[in-house]
Amino acid sequence: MYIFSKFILKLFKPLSLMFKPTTIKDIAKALNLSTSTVSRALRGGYEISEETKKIVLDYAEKVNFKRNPIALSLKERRSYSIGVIVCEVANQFFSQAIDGIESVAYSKGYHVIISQTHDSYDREVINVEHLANRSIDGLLVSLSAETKDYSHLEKLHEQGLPIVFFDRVLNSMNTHKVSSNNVKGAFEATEFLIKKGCKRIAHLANASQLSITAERQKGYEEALKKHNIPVDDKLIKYCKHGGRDKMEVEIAVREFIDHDPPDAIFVASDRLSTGCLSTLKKYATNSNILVAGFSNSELVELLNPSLSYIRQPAFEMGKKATEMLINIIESKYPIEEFESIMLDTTLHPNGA
Amino acid sequence: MYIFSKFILKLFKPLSLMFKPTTIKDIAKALNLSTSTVSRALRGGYEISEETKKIVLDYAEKVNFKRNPIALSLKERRSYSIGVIVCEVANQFFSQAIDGIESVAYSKGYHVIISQTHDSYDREVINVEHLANRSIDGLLVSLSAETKDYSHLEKLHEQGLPIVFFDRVLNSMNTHKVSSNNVKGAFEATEFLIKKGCKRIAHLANASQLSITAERQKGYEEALKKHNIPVDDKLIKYCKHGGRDKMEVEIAVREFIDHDPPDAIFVASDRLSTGCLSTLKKYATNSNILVAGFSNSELVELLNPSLSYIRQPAFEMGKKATEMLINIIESKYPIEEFESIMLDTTLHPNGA
DNA sequence: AAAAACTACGCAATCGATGCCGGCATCGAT
DNA sequence: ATCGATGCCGGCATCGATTGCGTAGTTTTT
Repeated sequence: MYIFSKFILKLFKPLSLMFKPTTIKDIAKALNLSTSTVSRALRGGYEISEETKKIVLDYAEKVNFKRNPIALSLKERRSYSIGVIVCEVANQFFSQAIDGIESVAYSKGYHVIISQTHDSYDREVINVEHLANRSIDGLLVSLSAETKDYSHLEKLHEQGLPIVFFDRVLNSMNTHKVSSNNVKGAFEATEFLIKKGCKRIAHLANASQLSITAERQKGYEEALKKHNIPVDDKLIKYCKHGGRDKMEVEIAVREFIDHDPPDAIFVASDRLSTGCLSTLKKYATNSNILVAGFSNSELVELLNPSLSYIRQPAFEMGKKATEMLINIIESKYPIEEFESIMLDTTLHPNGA
Repeated sequence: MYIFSKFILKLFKPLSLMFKPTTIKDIAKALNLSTSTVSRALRGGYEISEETKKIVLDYAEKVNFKRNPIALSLKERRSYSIGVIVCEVANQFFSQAIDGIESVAYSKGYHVIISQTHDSYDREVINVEHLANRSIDGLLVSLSAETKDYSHLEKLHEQGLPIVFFDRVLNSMNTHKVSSNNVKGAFEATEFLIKKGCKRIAHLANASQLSITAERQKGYEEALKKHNIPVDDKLIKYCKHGGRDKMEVEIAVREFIDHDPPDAIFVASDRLSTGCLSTLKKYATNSNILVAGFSNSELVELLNPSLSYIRQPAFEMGKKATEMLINIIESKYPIEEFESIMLDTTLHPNGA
């Protein structure tokens, strides 16, 4: 009866557990050595004779031995993986940044775990907790548009988890940050519109608590001031869900165009830019409103209405942020001085 | 000297290791219980008195105890995470599929690890190995355009790793598959072009070894045959890197348009569609060539030249595939019968 | 009242790999 | 010949959590 029930138990475990890869013990047994000897031979320990090393290495090769990273993580108390929090991978800016992140991470032996918030605060909290539980060694964060409470991140930071922000940074946290020069980028775009002859330039902005929102608005206002155009609050609208809700963009743009329309709109981010164009196409087909906005989409050149766009060096930003993060992770002494890196954007004029 | 060296060693370990979360042992010690009791109390074992359970639970709550998933993975020999192989997340089809994958995975307690091949065979091999080493419980695969040798996947499959294909499936492998009805989708798109009055319809196809390529070509040819239009091999071009190399698309399209241009092009996938439009815009601005193609981009409506598009139910496909994969993973008996699910596409006419 | 059963918990092995010790040869030096 | 120094390797504990088995102490059964 006992044996029978054990048999049943085995049968009722998920099948995937039945495949058992070769372990260091198997090798030790097969070669009549101790596990410690095998372990040291495998990592080339100097205390093992060349002869034994060769035997072990050859055998390991033969049976296609792979050391178990889970066991290693447990022992070393680190997982060699870093978490990435972004609003969505479908956004070209973030997918390019992720490419940059991966390029550095893989080359340094780290794995990348991506988590999407879809600009929702709740999902950000859940995902951050989830990642923290999965024993990541560090976190790369671009805040969600909705996030106003940062305690989920601050708690982890206090506990010693290395965190680096990129793009949408949290200025109040004392850690590395990577962003683009949003003030300058916004300034250039706005000035471009001014030089095109526009006088009434609206600004479609992201959620007001985001770092990028304030910076881009600052560039926008500085350009207006430089050219003696008054800043009109009625020409500035925020999208507090970052465009996650399609309607909020449409509503904001329609408020611009329905009464006393502007002759140009400066848009603060990717999804807003395309949402803005959609709305214009729908409700103001022949309006000749110029649009300039932040976008890293590869399709911009094909868009109609056309979009002059500010491109951020997303790949570079991802690389930089990851390098900094891995620096913290592997640092041997506490880091006191944190950097804030800023990379330049490029303006691509377009359209009539 | 010994103590000193130990001190140095500690100093030279990465700082991140110095943060030590509460373990079950800490709780046991604090409460003067054994670890087994704590463990069982935490998971509500029936052999622990209600009184003790409450004490343990309360204390665990108080010190914010989280069980270590790494330790669990080691013990249980599973990681509750599934790997996803796609060509790139920037592609809307895949990012939507990933949303579907995540929705199912998270709800069932699995983590999702995404890996991009960028349609390169080499990266596919590396990433698959990498994921396999990270002890994933199962793999969701959409093949890279370049892949012709499948041994890296077949090896894992033989070893018992659950694998489910979606979109770009490997027909020769006996496992679950999810795809859209590519034949029908291509047929409808081609017939739509025919009904628009087009007679010479070119076909810009993906790498010839991909499952989707053959299927979509079949639909294309069936539509032509139904309407008594001869299939012309010169009007069919393959992009063997799936458009990863931008030039290959441009070259293919230019061969179509430079001599005896067609009056329409049916394009087999997302990146090819946009690449095709770019080329047309660049070299055949006023050609009036109609384009219909597979695309899940949300920007299609804004494109110029315009694109009639076939949309795949990406989110649904991701969901289905993940459900099937988790079924295999958690199955208690060997699975003999594998399903191939096919979901319908929708055609969205556009343009003049 | 003796036996059986049950409650509530502890001990120790386990998962895979590592690393500190300690031990046994062998060799050279005194 | 004896001692110390190596070279080479095995034993054992460890990382965090789970679990089969054993066992006090109490309750129920006969």
